[in-house]
Amino acid sequence: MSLKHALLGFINYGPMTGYELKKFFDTSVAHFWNAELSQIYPTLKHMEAEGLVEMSVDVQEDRPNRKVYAITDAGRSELTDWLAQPAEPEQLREPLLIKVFFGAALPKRELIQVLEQEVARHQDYQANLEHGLTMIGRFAEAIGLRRDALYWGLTIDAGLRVCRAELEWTQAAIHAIKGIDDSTFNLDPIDWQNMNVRTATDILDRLKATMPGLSATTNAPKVKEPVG
Amino acid sequence: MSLKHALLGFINYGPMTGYELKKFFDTSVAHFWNAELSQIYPTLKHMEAEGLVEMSVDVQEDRPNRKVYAITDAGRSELTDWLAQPAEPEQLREPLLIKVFFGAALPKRELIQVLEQEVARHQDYQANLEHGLTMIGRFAEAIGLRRDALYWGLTIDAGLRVCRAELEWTQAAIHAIKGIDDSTFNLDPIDWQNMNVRTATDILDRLKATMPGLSATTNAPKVKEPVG
DNA sequence: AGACTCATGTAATTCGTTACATGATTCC
DNA sequence: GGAATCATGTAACGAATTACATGAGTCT
Repeated sequence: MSLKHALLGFINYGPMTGYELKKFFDTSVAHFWNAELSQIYPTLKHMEAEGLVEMSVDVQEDRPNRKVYAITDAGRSELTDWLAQPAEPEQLREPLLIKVFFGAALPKRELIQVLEQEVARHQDYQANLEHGLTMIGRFAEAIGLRRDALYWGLTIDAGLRVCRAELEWTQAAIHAIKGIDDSTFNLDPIDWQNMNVRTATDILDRLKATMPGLSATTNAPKVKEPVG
Repeated sequence: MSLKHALLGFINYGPMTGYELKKFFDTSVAHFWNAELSQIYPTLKHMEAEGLVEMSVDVQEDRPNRKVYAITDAGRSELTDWLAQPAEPEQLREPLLIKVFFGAALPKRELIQVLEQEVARHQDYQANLEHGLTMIGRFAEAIGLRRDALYWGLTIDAGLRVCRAELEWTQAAIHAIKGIDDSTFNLDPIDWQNMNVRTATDILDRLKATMPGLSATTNAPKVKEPVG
């Protein structure tokens, strides 16, 4: 769980309520992190129990009371320790790529339709990010934290570069798929009965035989660490 | 849950066991999808109950029996229906970017160290993907599915482009951070007491006032759909 | 009148990982 | 002799989403 650390990062700017934290998430890191209130509230409670933050009730009339969380010394060192550690690799699970991977099971035009929707989504998203990048300067002026603004800008730049790369890939993929001469391939479901390969085990065996270095493509192997 | 659909995609090539499915995952889509056996087995059972696959026991001596799953007509149409639907946007949760976002809380060189580790990781990963791309041709020849190989290659190309974009960003970010003239910024923890902004609510209010279009940067607004 | 903001939460459920359990066989 | 392969799972835990619940005030 590193929602904890993201929350700490914000609370480190100053005392806040869960409700406010949600807003900061949505207005600043929405492009690479999402958090629901129903997850934020219990996490804050848990962090309080751990001694990373301190809660004080801000009594209000006409409105529900606010629970304001402030960072403690323990929280600050937890935050900086975590920041200095190497980043956990984000886990990737990309439904779009799975669809393309199995794209041969689908008529060409249907797959292309899926990809074209993706182009539209990415163009919107790119426009949003570009807008955000021009905003961030003003943002920083409003708050008076220019050093922080540089770092914020970098995260938007990261989003932009990846978004552009994905957009270019999607367009190239559409082009490549359109370029396939269907006549040289069969569009029907694969006829396993008449193929020279019949079982999954056969395929895996052939892969092993023809591609000795295959495992290099897979995830990093687990290396035993010497104990003691 | 779309592990189900990824499994269906593989079973659509031919009947397989859970154990074999795991191997296919690891040797082909490992760069954008991971699946554990402990998740695959129950999911297969569930799919059988849904009628998407049929199980038959392959009795063996000396080894545990194999449970071979074959796709049904219902399974095939479930798969193609899913493939033709627009892709669910992958949700992003990138610990590295959170670290950069809060980078101002850390001494410059420590943040740069984190980024440099990221460069190394990406270079390894890029090499793996490039290797995979050259392999895929042979892969396809071994199985005799050239049309499928095109799609498989596209997914690796996607990984490569994104990986390169991230790598370039990381290097640019290191450069940018190194270029900061520290003397113009304070490196100490932010002194909120002496700043003209004190509370989170103040910041949010200022943001609203100075940046009316801010919401455009946030996640797609939920659009009410007219009910029927 | 209806929707949105403020402000808190709980409960149910899904999705996924890690750890645990078993046991013969085969490769180095 | 030790590790890896083959082949199945269960149990416990963690992370996160969705739905449910409340209720006054404000904006259109």
